[in-house]
Amino acid sequence: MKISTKGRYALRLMLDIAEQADGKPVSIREISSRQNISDKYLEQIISILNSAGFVRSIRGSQGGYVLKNEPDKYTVGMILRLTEGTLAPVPCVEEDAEACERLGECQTIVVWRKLDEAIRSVVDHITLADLMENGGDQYFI
Amino acid sequence: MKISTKGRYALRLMLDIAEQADGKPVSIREISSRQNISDKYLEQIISILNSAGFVRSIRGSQGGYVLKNEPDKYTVGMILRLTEGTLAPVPCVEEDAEACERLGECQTIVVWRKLDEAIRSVVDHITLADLMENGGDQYFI
DNA sequence: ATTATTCCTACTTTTTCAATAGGAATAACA
DNA sequence: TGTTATTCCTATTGAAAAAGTAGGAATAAT
Repeated sequence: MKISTKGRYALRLMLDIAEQADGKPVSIREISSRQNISDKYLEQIISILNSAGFVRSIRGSQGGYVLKNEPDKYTVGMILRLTEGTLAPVPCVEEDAEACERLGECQTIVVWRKLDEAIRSVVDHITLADLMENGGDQYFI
Repeated sequence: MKISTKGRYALRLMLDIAEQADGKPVSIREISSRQNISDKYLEQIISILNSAGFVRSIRGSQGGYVLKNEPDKYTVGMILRLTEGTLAPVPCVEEDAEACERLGECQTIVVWRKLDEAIRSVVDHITLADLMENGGDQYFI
């Protein structure tokens, strides 16, 4: 029941890029040294963010990444689901779950549904902007 | 970010025992055939519940397990934490977490704290009694 | 004695996690 | 035009966790 490093790094990655507000692309090198994360691992993670269109890449020298949209357009849930996969606490409450044949007799499903709902209600209501140093309406806290 | 089968089976195990209200001990065999779970695996899981004092075991023929306390004394959280370990979504919000040296600069901690709180508020407020067929105050739904 | 059970420990297999590695393609800049 | 800094792509590795499987000893009812 843990968010993996992949998801956590992705969030830090996005946040780091979001905060370079001067519009200059941010390179993996910069991020990895700022965040103390293996650059080769970050490369893989950002490529996921890139092919999903969350960031735009600029290749070659002086290249790097910039956010595709404004920070308030990215929820924590979007970023975690993209990198981690579903955040459902059990397979049977996943978005596209195949019908469980125990459903009629299942007494625990209510727990998983409530848990799923609780998780959603957190991650889908916090945006990158909320997490930025001087950004976001701080109402969510 | 999944509850493992171990925790899920433990919950079903406890619930199954709770529902044999006639006071007769329930054997692993019975449970495994009723719940369609490997009996050898269940054995291991129930031994955890047993040494934690959640159930009482009766050895020998006609033996089995009974709950130590009333169903409303067991929250889902107690059972999951015992079998799964902590339910904290990241290491740094665990009960006995060693101080993270990034804490001062960490911008994501607020997400994990809120997530942790959301998870707790679900699992710590549902008891076995709530999940039983004719048991529990149904208010929690 | 026989049988049904718990108890205990070790082993195995599969999957996931968390990187690491190496080199090709691209573009800025001197 | 060559050098350098970057992204891009794919494969491999090592460690740990998850999910069981296996075998037999101890215990107690009948």
